Amino acid sequence: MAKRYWLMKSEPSAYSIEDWERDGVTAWENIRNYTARNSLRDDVQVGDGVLFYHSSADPTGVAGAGTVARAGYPDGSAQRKGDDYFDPKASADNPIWYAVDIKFGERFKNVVTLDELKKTKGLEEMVVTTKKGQRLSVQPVTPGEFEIVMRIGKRG
DNA sequence: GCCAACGTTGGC
DNA sequence: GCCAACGTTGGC
Repeated sequence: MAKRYWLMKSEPSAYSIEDWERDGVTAWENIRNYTARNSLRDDVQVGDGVLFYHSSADPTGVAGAGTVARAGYPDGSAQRKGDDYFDPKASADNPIWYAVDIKFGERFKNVVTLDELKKTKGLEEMVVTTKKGQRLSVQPVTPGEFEIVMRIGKRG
């Protein structure tokens, strides 16, 4: 399978790029959306590129990047009674929800803001800049889009 | 299976 | 806090 690229969103008040930098590898869990779940379960593979996006932040945008360290596995939080993300329908036989592990790569000196993404040529079709699908917490990114965002991020 | 009501996300 | 854009739920 060719390497793919993803954009994963987090509210920095819940989990920020600083947290990721400190943790190195973190479990990307608590995703409770079927479209995103399907990506995590079926498509995200070890070595894939990850753009880390801060939502509901100031500024909002891509804060850094990394790679997938572990492909989809059952999200334990769905099966833990009392967990905020507990789902009574989830079980060992039928986990329903999936997680992946992601490995920190770099933190951009300056966040590549959503505003900048929208203005950048070549990113017109990037999911996060379009109305359709913009809310998805795990989004596919094309190799070209990934490269452009990385270039802007490295430029600082 | 349709569709209205309701809930959530997230930019602004 | 508002609201657009969905996703989910549940009555029928």
